[in-house]
Amino acid sequence: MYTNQIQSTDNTLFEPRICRPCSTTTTSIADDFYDADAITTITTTASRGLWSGEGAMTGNNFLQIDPNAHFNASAGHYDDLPENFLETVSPHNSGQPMSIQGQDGNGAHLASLNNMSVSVSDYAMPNMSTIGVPTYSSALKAESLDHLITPRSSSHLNVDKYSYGNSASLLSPLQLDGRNDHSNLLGISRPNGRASEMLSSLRTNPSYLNIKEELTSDLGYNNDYDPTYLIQPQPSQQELERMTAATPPAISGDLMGQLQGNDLVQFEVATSQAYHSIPQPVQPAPSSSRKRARTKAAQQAQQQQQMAAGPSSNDDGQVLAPGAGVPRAVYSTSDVTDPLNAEIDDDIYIDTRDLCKRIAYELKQHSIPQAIFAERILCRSQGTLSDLLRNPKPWNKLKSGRETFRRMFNWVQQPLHVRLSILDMYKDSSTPGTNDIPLNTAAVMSPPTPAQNARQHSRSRPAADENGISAKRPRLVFTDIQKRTLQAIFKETQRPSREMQQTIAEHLRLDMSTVSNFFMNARRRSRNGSVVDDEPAPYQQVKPISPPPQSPTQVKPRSRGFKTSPESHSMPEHIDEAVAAVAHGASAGYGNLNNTYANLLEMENGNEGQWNEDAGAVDMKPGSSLDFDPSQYDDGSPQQHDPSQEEALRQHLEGGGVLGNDDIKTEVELKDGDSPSGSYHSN
DNA sequence: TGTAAGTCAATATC
DNA sequence: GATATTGACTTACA
Repeated sequence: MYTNQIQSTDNTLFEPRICRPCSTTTTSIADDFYDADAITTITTTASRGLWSGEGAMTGNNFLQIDPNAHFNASAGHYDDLPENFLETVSPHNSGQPMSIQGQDGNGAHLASLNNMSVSVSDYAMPNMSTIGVPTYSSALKAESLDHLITPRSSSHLNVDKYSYGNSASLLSPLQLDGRNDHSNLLGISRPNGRASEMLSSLRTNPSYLNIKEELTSDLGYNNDYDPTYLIQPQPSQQELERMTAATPPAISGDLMGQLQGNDLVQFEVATSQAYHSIPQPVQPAPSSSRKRARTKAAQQAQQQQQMAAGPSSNDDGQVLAPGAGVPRAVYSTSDVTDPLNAEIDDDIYIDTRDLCKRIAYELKQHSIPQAIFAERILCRSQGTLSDLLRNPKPWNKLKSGRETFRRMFNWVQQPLHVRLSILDMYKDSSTPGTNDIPLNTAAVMSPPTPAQNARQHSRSRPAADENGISAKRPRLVFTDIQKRTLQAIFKETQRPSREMQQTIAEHLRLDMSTVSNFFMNARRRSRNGSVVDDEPAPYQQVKPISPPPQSPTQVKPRSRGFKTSPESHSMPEHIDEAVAAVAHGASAGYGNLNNTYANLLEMENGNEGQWNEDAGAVDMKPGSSLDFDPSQYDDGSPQQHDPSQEEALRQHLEGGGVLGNDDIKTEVELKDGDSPSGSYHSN
């Protein structure tokens, strides 16, 4: 797709980073390319496609680049934002007009969005009433939240308590909004209504009123907006107590064991009562655009409720045997009764970058380890969270990955003490002996763990051998030379043909699948590194994410590129040039690429300081590094399949070139302690 | 069938 | 100990 020339206005072909004569037909796009200033001089088609490598720059696109444009190597990377970046973002920045350079060229601008004007339609809520969850407020650990909760006689906002700028009392966008627009106290306009409604529906125990008041204030709106909330008769104290006491254990076997005989029967009945006692949020007729999604969500919710309620009674109202349908309130990423799964409309656009900054700040601010947050809130692993926070994909580019960001968003929308309490209440439920969480609370909001993640369930696990020892395949770690060779090739050919991969695999003594995986991962991760801001669709409203009150703890920018071993730091920057020159001179076949191998091998064997002249390299500079950043070179182009080049490569690699097959093998084998086969770390 | 996307989880690094 | 990196797996889709 990106087999394009990039041409400056003075007809000089634009080349990535390296300044040298340009005579190529294929140009990689460096991250330099994404400088904000420069990009404005580039046709919008290009900017749109750079994200995913899809769609843009197809055909004969020529990018007109202002020769005076400054290409900042660091400008395009999210991690390379200036340290005070967030300080430049006002709480409402996200709602400011956004310049859109659409492919249609209309340059549409999003209207400035008042935070509180976002989507009245958010009131629409799938039938996500909760079941067996009448005791949410008990989850608010009083001992830890006393400092946050003080009795008040009105439900008005306590604007001082969560004043913006106090690091210990972060305002969610809702809170900010509530301060700015007191109409929200009437619930006139309220973002993310569904998640909040779900939360509010959980507050139905004896402390309901107090807690509800606090939460209402904290959220910056008043749940009383819902008429049915007022009209619905509240459970009596007695009923509430019974509901609370009888909240299904639902989760663990040991909890189940605490209930005997009649208790279970009573609990079943109480569950049903509790369910019917919970005020159900109003469900306005969904708009046509979202009808399908809502209907589906409602169906899921209904199914969830039925599952949760279980066959507690048959059609005759007969109570079934205990265990026949024990409600399970185990939330997962697909649990529509989980407030964190609250749906987000299609017409809402979430700035994932802001969201991630906010999340990162929250984690730092409250000393929440990534692993805890990832597992308890997102149902993901720590590594996944880390990666997402550092390399968030734009909302509109996300597919199923939206789920994770949605949970982040819904979590951050909650008031501080709710956010923390969710984490707290999740905390100890899986730790024997430390479970100080009320039984019913644990039952209601038991932590969704990655183990509950459907994906992981389906992930095949190597069977244990006869000795019970897991036959888990150790993880391959590329040797330095393998990695560097692959990186060098990737720089030039993001999509080597299958034949080429086969050749590479043979010469590096790797599995074909390993080579394939490498290029697959490299392409994906290079795209991550070349992120440009996404643009909301015209019909989408930007959901503002309030930035942290202070500049967040800076994430030390790191290269998104491949990690290089200390050894590889002896590689000179010039290898970039040299290798690039090899590929760009590929019109004569892959002889120069062959030199890339040769040079890599030579350097592996201590012949630093020399560079194959054919590759156009210069003297080595010890200490310089090969900081390979695939993002600079990914152009999203399709598999580069040039039979003549591949044949040339093959011939060179297989003995016809400067460095024959045997040569490579010999050289590799001579590399002490660096088997070309890679190494497997035993566990 | 190949690729992209999303992710896990082992491992490396801070 | 917490976070970042990364090889490989699963799923969805064209």
